[in-house]
Amino acid sequence: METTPVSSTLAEAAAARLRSEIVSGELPSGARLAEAVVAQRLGVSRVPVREALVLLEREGLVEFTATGRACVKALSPRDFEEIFVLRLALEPVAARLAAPTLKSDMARLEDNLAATREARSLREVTTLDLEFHEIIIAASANSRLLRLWCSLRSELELWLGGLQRSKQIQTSATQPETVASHEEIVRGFRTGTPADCERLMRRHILGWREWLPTPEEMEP
Amino acid sequence: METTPVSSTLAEAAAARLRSEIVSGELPSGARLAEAVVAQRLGVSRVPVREALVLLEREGLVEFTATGRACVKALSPRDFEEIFVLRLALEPVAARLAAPTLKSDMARLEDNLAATREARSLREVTTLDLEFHEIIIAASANSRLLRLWCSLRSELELWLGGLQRSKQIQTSATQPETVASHEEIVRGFRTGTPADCERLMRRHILGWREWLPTPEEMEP
DNA sequence: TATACTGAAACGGTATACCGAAATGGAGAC
DNA sequence: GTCTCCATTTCGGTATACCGTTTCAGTATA
Repeated sequence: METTPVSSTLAEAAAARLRSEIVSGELPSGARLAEAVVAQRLGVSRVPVREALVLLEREGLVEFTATGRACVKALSPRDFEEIFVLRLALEPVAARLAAPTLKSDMARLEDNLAATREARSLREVTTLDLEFHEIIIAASANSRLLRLWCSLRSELELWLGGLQRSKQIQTSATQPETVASHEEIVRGFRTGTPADCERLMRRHILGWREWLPTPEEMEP
Repeated sequence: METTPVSSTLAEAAAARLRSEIVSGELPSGARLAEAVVAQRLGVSRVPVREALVLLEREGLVEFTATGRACVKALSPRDFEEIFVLRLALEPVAARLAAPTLKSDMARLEDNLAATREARSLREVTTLDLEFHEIIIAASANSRLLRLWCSLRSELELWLGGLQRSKQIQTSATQPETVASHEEIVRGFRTGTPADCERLMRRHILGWREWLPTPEEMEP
């Protein structure tokens, strides 16, 4: 859950740094990522950079041209829809599987909810929202699902970051909705059945999809 | 769908070859994959081998020890359950999304079904079954889903290969079941609604889970 | 002015070399 | 005989070097 900036290998460190620069918008969509340039900027050689780029490509943040050139991926509304479909298919199931585990240990979920109530910036709300979902997915105890989520989360951060920068969503609208919806889900874990949790998560994600615009274009 | 043994880069070629050796059982679970050894065997240097190993790790066929040593992953019944959960969550949705597309172009699906009817070996049935599912997933037009499937498929091939080698499933039992179930699904695409297809696929995967044993142990 | 050509620079793919850490096997002590 | 410890070897992480290809700018030509 932690952002683990600590990495044993230079490649992971480079990937972490590039990931952060991409989702934060420092590296805008479409930016070229020449191995030598990135290597020099990060103060390492090309090999770990190369590995980092491969990692980020699998994560969906980087894409390679036909000739092997890497650049920051530009997410389209179509990409967003793909991610939405996967979330809708997976997260309700994750909630159901996580229900027994979470019922007996809701501390992290409640901490997250409390923090979300007091969040003041859109950035905070977004981060806490993603963490909320990650807690549930991690509790579903499916390593493949968690790995997939980490990839989707990066792409979501990239997408949502773009929306924020272009001022297409506001804190005032999303924060109360998020809190209310999360409260409902926490209540579900506390008093409901696994099937209830599944239903609530499904509704939550469908609702989340509704709040968000799907602009035909967004600029960094 | 094709096994694309052609690769532009040595790393991909090495990954393809290693993948084939792993799922075929030539490289048994737990086998050490020392970079230098693999590199010499494949006639390339360590760099592409290294990249191939990272790729295969993401694919779930290779795992790294804490000290960075690579070895062929040993799938456990627990891993199999994780894969099952993901298939059950994703493939019915894929079938629903693929329904409109497939209704107007069922050639590949029917070819596959015909081939499955005439399959004689368990290996053939397994391969055709996985291809059947891949056709549907590809038709759902979700690139992330397809990528995930490719990874799950590799792991399934590894798992099923292990079962075959230890003679824990027989052609006689699985082939008629597979054909019948696939026929039903094809009928669903032809005459049913997308929701019907989703239901049928869900039943198919639940049934598939039932046929298979989940041994506590299997040996290469 | 627009377009085709050409040569230099940039870039990615790969091989090799070096280094530090980890694993392994054998010698010595108990 | 067994356990421990140390030295040798193996191995992975990283940097650097080389080569073929792709880009791109500058120039010449229609």
